[in-house]
Amino acid sequence: MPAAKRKETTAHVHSPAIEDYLEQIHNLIEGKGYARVVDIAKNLGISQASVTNMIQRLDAEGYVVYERYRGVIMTESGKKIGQEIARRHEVLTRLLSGFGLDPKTVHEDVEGMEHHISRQTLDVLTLLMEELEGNPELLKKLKKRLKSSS
Amino acid sequence: MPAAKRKETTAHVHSPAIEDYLEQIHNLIEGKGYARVVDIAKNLGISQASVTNMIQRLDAEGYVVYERYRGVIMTESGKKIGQEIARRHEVLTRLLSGFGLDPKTVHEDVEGMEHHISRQTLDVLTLLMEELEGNPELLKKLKKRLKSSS
DNA sequence: TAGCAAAGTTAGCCCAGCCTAAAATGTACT
DNA sequence: AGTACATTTTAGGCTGGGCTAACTTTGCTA
Repeated sequence: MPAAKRKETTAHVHSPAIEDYLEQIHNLIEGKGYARVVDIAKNLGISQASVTNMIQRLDAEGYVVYERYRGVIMTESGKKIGQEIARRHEVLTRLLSGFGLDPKTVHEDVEGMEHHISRQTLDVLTLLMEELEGNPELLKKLKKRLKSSS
Repeated sequence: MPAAKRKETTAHVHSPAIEDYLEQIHNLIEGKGYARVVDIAKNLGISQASVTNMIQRLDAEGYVVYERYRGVIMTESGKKIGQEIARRHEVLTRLLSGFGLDPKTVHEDVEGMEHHISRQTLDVLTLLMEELEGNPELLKKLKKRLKSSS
C-alpha cells in the first residue's frame, strides 16, 4: 500500500491548515479589500513568520499570487476553497447557534469540524438549519428538550 | 502569550491522534476482549511500529497500562475518553446515515468530525438524531427535499 | 523440542507546521 | 532626505506523528 490508503478519487487534497489560511484570507479580502500578513496571523492566532511561510506555499501550489512585501491575491482555485470553507463555517454556526449554545463553544467546534464535511453532509446540515430556522415550533420543542436534559 | 492561546479551562487536552487510538483500543476490547498492536494498526491504517510507539506514550500519560510484548489494558481515564469518542462516533453516524448518505462518506466525515465536538454540541446532535429517528414524517419530508436539491 | 511465521519492538529517518530572533523592507512625519 | 516605527521576511530550530528496515519475542506445529 503506497502512501497509506490512496486518495483515489478527488485528486487535489489540501490540509486543514491550508483551508484555514484560505478561509481567513478570503474573509479579510471580503471585509477590507486586502489581506495583510499581520491580520492573518492575528486571526489564526499564530506568528507572522508562520504566515509568510505558508503564503509562499500557497503561491507555489497555485492558491494565491504572492509578491514579496506586497499583499496576496487569490487565484480562482484559492477563492473556491476559501468560499467553500466559509460556507461550511456559516452553516455550522447557524445550525448550532439556533439552539442557543455558548458562542465561544460554537466557534471552537465549528473551527474544528469545518474541515471534515463532505458535500453530502453539508447538504444535510444545511437542510436541518433551514428547517429549524423556518419552523420555530420545532426548534422550540427541541430547545426545551435540550434544556431539560442538561 | 506563552504557548499561543492558553487552554485555561479543561486542563488535560489530548490530540485527535490520541483519541483515535483510544477509541480503537476501546472498540477492540469491547469486541474481542483484547487489543493487539496488529489490529489497532490495521484499523487505523498505519504501521505497527507507529502503534507501538504511541502505545508507549499512552502508557506514559496514564491512558493505558502497557507491558512489553503483552497487550494493553485501559485505565479509567483512557476508558473514559475511548467511550466518549465512540459515543460521538455513534451519534454522528446515526444522524447522517438516517438521511441515506453513502456509508463510506459518512464514515470519512465522522472520523474527521468526532474529535471536535463539545458536550453541548453533542447534546444538540443527539437531540436531532433522536427526533429524526422518532419522527419518520419529518425525516421523510427532509429526505425528499434533500433529493430534490442534489 | 526445534524451528518458523506472526506479532511486537527499536533505531533512525522524514515532513508539516509551528516557533523565536534577527535582518530587510516599507511608510510616515519632520 | 532622514529617521523611527510597523510590517514582512529569512534563518534556524523544535515537536508530533507518521514511515521503513532490521531485530526480538512469542507461540504453534511438525
